[in-house]
Amino acid sequence: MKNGRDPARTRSKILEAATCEFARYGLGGARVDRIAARARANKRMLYYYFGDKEGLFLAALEDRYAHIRNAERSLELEHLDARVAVRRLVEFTWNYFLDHPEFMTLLNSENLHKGRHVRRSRRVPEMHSHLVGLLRDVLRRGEAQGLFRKGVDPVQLYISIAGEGYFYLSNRYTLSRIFDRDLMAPRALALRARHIADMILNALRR
Amino acid sequence: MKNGRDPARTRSKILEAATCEFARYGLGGARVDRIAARARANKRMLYYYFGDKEGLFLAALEDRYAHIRNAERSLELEHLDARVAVRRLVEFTWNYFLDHPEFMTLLNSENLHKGRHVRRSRRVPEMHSHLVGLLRDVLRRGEAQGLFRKGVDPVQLYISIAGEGYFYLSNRYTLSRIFDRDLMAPRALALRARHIADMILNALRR
Amino acid sequence: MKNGRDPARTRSKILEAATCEFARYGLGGARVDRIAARARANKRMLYYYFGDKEGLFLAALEDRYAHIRNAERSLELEHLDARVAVRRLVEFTWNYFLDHPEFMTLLNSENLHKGRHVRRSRRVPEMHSHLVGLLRDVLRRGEAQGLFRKGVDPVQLYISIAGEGYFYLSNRYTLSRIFDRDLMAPRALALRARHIADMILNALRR
Amino acid sequence: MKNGRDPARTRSKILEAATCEFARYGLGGARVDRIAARARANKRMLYYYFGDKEGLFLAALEDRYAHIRNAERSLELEHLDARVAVRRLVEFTWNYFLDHPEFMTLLNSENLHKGRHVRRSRRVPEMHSHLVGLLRDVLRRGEAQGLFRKGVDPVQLYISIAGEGYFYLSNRYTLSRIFDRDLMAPRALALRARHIADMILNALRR
DNA sequence: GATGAATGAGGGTTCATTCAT
DNA sequence: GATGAATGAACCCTCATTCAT
Repeated sequence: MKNGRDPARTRSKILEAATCEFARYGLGGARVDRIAARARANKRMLYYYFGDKEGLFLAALEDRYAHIRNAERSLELEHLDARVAVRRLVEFTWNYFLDHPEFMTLLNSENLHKGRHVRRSRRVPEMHSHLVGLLRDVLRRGEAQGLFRKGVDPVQLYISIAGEGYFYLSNRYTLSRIFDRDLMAPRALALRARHIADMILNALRR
Repeated sequence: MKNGRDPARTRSKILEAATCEFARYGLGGARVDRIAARARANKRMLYYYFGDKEGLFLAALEDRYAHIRNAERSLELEHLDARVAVRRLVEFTWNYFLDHPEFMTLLNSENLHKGRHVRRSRRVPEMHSHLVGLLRDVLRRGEAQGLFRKGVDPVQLYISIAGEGYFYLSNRYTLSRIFDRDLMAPRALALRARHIADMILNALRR
Repeated sequence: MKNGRDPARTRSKILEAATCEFARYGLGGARVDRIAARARANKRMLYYYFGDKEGLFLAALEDRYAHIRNAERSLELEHLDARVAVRRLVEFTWNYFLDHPEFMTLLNSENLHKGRHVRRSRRVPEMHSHLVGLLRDVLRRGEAQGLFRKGVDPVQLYISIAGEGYFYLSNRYTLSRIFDRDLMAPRALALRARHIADMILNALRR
Repeated sequence: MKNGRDPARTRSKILEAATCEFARYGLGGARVDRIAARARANKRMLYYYFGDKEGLFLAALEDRYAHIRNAERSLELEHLDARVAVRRLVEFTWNYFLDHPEFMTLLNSENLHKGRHVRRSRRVPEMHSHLVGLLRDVLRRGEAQGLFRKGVDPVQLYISIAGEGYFYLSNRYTLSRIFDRDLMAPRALALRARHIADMILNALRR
């Protein structure tokens, strides 16, 4: 069964398999053979399209960054009331991490390697220019309405919003163990979602 | 000059070297040879004392958990005013992650492996029974004084406090890149510390 | 811009690129991809014209043999005085190796492979029938004039003439290192040229 | 059948096997697996003792240089009559190349790689300081006796002596083919030995 | 004639681990 | 308790070659 001549499909299947593998085992633990097998592609094609393992890792990372930022953009926060916008971003971010744990492990791997790959990427910074401006605007509107306290930096806020969910979900195994609770039980997840929204919105109050 | 016959010292040097190596490269990326070299110990000794690489990893993890919890205990939060206690814990947690980045990468590794090692550990959960009770008490006192809002779960709060610093510091490389800011510049660190304290304390307000 | 449909040119560009590659890396070290890239040709064309890598190697070798023998022929030794003819051949051979180091490495590769390719070639022996006869004639004339000693075999002489330059130039890197001299410095080259001429002509004296 | 614990023997068996392999296939064509198999050693040991393939190549090269120079030294040319000394060196050099073709292919490989390994070696140049002085002395004595012509450089002479045999033997396959003669037939070898001696000694005559 | 995509065998190297002393 | 030597599986990557168009 030779792989039919569909370059775009071959490439995307490799990328998908790689994302899965890197997410599960990290960059160092990922196995090129497994990626090729899962993609039902010849190992050689991986190098044909992505250069080497690290090139493939960067491609996967860029792809996942593009994915979350695209999803974020479709929230259309610019047209919403400031408090609604923040709440919506908080909920979206929580749900995104919940539904895409592979993104968190990819980021952990990249940071373990001191951002070596993302530093070389031109695409990644480009994707984020929009986000900060958008959040700044939301904060400004909230301040103008007298709802939000002043002086909140949009980057700091974003990191807080993401951090609330990220730490909980990324470290779910150790946290579940040390606190002797199943943090992934449906009820626990619902409670955390509510807790985060409460924390962020209360923290922004005047 | 062979390593003098000082078993305890040999063991602790291996543990220290291992912590350093695991923190830097992750469990998968860590190299037994490098650990032995850095500890100036024979590789065989590593197996003698810790069984295998994973046993060594668990030992390092337990050691680091013990370290942070001990440091935390010396804060003596039980004798402080509720707001002061929270602020002190927030600051401590931030500073601990800042000063001990190896702890974060260790935790990331352990979670990448789905908590496989910590699950087998009896010591780890024991160390944490104290922490939750302590925080619950602080929250209760704050509520009683009318300073804190009701219904805040101590575990959720702790995860929020830790998450605010953890995400920022653990993902410093990617975040610095996507937001085009040096998050580790002294000024940036000071701003983050203040931001976190503001967020947490505001979020707890009635 | 595809490679214009000029078959002869495509073929000769591949041959040229291959000669360069084989000379630089040897048969084993040569890379088919690099040859194709340097020739700006599709890799498939290489197989189309030359069968396989070894066919290409033989073609390059034959081409280079043809080149040196043609150049040699234009010396027109048959019309010269015996001593002048020998001197001229000596100088030519030295200069040819000096100007065409790729020929030496090609020969080294072929001999490393025990002459496997040249053995299959019909063209190569044909090219050399002339050379021996020519040299024999020169030697005979020199003997007849009482200038050269008797009994010198033309093949042995040719090998001596070539060997004097070949060893020096082919092994220039190791010799420069072991004798702690830059054998390729202009002055060193001039001295060697003179030394060789002296050696050969003195050796032939009666 | 584990390889008994005899480090020195393990090392030397690997070196021997490597010399054989490098001589036969060149640096690029040599296969680490074959070397290990021939040495009946674990492949890993090769890296344990020699670092990598190139380290092993350098070790083999140094070893062979040491071998020829040691053999040369035992000729004790310093105590012989000048003409006898030259003749003896000529014969020795011819016979050495004849008996040790692996040395020639090793040198060819090293020169193909532009002397990359030998350049890093400290041992190699040290081995050769003696040789030039020795030859210079022989030449001087020959001159003083009125037997040798003046102005012959010892390094040039050595290269001529070696070159006479090297080119013939190293290129035996191509030369046999182009001259349509078996250059390795016993009679042919004897004739070449005589030819070389005649050439060198005649060339040195006053 | 010419092309980009695909192949599978095998390249050098490194790994965690264990043996014999 | 401690050591240097040894192991074999598996790692990432590259090779010459061929297929489908």
